[in-house]
Amino acid sequence: MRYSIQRELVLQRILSAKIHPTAEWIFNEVKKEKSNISFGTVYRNLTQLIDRGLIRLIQFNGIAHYDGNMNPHNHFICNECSQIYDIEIELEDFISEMELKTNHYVSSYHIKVRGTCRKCKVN
Amino acid sequence: MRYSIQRELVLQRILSAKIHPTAEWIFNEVKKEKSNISFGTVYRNLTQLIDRGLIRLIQFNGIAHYDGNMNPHNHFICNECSQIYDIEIELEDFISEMELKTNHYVSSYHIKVRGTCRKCKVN
DNA sequence: GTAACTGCAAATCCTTTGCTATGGA
DNA sequence: TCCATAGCAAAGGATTTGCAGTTAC
Repeated sequence: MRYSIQRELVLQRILSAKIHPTAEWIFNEVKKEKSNISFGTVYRNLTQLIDRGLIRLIQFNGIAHYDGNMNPHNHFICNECSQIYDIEIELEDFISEMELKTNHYVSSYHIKVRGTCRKCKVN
Repeated sequence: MRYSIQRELVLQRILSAKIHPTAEWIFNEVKKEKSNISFGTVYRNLTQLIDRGLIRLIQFNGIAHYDGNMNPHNHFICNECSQIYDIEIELEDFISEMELKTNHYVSSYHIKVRGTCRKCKVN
């Protein structure tokens, strides 16, 4: 894989983002520093970064978000403000039990929790 | 809500399906009995059935699947054959604990487990 | 030099919507 | 009758792809 400033910028923006950004958000951010970047380039680089294991894809309501936090974790999405929060739930025991019961081999799992976040609960 | 044979057929096919079908699968199945049904009608009816709580929407890899089993349950998807299995995992305790820790209010959750299913493990 | 990468624009895929016609109550 | 629903086809939004030019190594 050859170096490119476009890929570098895409990765940087994801890693420094405080949100779980969409391709569109990333595109607009990178555009600030490299005004002629195209959506094609953003998507191609996102795919490569996922394949290299540097970022992770999570889908919410059918649209793709990208996550630079590669530690195993799960997600909470607020029904009011749509903000996505990382959550830690350890489920190894449940998953092992499920493997035994079903006889499937489990390689990964992901929990999406929905509700009202602490900020929106107050308002 | 007024009766329509199209909605009836859409619901029947989902309820009797052994898979978690996509809109396209449902469309093709209903077409066998009502050859002039359109995609617009299928999608409009799917939305209504979801709103009425008769079926459930689950997204895999960004595409919509529909599930007629309204008992709370989760899903396993096989990386080899893409078949989706229902799985039972009770996580109430973990979710309650998470609510306390994070101070978010949880309305629902869904776990997607990935791996190799028992059939594909053999081959 | 050359293969990976880019920007651009067109294509593709899934889903939604506008419009006029139909049909259930 | 009248309004929910249908079929059709066009629009929409997100993502992918083909191509010709550019650039890292």
